[in-house]
Amino acid sequence: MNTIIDLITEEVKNAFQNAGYDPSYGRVTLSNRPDLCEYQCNGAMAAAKAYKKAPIMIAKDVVEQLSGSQALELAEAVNPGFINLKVSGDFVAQYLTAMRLSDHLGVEKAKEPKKMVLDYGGPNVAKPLHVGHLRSAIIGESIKRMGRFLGHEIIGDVHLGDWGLQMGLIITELHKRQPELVYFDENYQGEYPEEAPFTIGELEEIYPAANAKSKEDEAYKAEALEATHQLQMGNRGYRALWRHILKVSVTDLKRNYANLNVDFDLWNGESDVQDYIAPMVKDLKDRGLAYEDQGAIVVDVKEETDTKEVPPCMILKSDGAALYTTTDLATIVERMEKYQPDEILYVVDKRQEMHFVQVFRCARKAGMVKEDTKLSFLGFGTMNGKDGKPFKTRDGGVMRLENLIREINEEMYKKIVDNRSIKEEDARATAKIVGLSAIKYGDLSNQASKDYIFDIERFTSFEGNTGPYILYTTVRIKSILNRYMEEGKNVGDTVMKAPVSESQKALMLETAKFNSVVVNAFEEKAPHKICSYIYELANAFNRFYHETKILSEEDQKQKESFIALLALVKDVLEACIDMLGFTAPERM
RNA sequence: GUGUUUGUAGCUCAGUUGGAUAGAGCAACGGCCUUCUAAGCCGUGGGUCGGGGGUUCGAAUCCCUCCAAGCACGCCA
Repeated sequence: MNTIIDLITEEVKNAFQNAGYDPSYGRVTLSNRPDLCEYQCNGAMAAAKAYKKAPIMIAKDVVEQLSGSQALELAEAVNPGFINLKVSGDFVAQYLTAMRLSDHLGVEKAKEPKKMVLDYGGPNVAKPLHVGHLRSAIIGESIKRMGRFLGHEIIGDVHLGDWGLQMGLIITELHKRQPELVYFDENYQGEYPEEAPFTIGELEEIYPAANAKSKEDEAYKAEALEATHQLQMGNRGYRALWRHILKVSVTDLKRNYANLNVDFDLWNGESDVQDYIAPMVKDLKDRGLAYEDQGAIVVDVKEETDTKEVPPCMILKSDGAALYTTTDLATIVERMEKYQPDEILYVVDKRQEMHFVQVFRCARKAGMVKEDTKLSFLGFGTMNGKDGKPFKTRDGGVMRLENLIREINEEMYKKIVDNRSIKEEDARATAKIVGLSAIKYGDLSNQASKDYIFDIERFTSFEGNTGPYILYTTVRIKSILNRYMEEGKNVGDTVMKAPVSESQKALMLETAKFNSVVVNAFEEKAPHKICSYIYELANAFNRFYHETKILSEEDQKQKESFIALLALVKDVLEACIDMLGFTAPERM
């Protein structure tokens, strides 16, 4: 379906043309003066120069052409040259009816679906998820869902950090603690045990311990570097151990991400591209792109238009080991080979921007991607505490994601029990659903690129622009629809009638924005636009709800029309929250 | 130092890509429940859009400059 604004623009463009002006001036926008009109066109003012004519004269000419329009209830020219527009009630009603009858709430699936690899999540194995991982997961998941809603093919890859010094550190520490383990016996030829010699809890303790030691003890660090090297070279025992680490971690990570309603198609990691690295480096060297500098292998990625120094992209360290950059480049090669995506999008902390600038330039320079393959970077800001500094636990440590979620759910539970009489287990279940909305909406309602303040109290509030408020509104609608159905009636595809009140028309116009909002939000990779939209929609509904008796409406046709509208609003809200990555409960 | 991002109400944030009187929420104050969830709705107060200059019919938005804060600047990821 065309957006409602396109339909009106079409009319206004024709009017410009019929009045003898260039139709391109007929662009219509949402009104910024809702007290005066619903839509507006400012094209007359832009056209004034070209035609050397007063803008108000042009506006009047255009308005005259619009007088016969079925869609418009009002078209007037206002000084200095605004064209103010209101659509007719029948027009909106028809539009919404079409929206209900369409199989996708009036959103067209992309005519040329794009294939996108979405790189988000980015956890490290053997380390617990902490709040720093939250944003990537939440934002990435939302973009994935928006893209899919629009019919694109999105491949989400968690891209594990599973192949670096951290693995060597763990192996070294394990060696110290349990030297008797068969993995460290160089002469061992048999099969290794299936059971890992550690639990996730132990693993999570081992890594930070090893990391701390390596910073104080040079010899220890050297051992870890050597273990890393051995692992990469294929040491049997180390590989077996590494597989254990991976398996134990991934099991735990999957559980954590499932709690966040975040789901990946691929559980690939840095280790998966090992076989791509050597040929890639050789190729870069053979073609003269990579050269040795201070012992390391680098590729120049400077460009003339740079306003600052862009350092060369380092491919191999002076000890010959691979780095972050290396695996990222190799991953691009792998993804192009396996999926031929139109775009690869990284959802990572904005502090990594320079790194990706280097990687992207190197990939392009080396022809690793096609000319029209987009490599893009969505950098998000830091999640801060109420003091404006990076979010920490009360005693200043890094907050584990699990604990954060538990805290939110607890807060939510208290609020639910305070306000409603409800069974313990139901309250717990509802708290979990609403708690997730609080976290996700709290994050996504901010522009991704900015830092934001994570305020548990504010996010879990049922008042204002919060997830719980959106869910509350949705549940209210569900409740009415359920009662209607209890009367033995179906919420069928009833034809919607023209609005009978200002608040109803406002609600209908808000609902009609859905398709344009989704398209725009995905284009700009801006989930916060979905948030502000549903906040407005929820407000519009609550105003309408307050002054309209729906179930006790005596005119049956009118009642059916209200119900049809409610059903549509509910579908739109649910489609939106699904794109944000959470769901609504039945009651709350 | 260089580059980059940000600066909007007491607090947290929007601002439809240059339009009319800069909007919400929280907090404060006042009103509305025998009637579909009051976790709601309606209203009041609150602003030199960091400062200054410029571009034009018109600037929170574009350009210049200054101020303040965050972040990044080759062998971590």
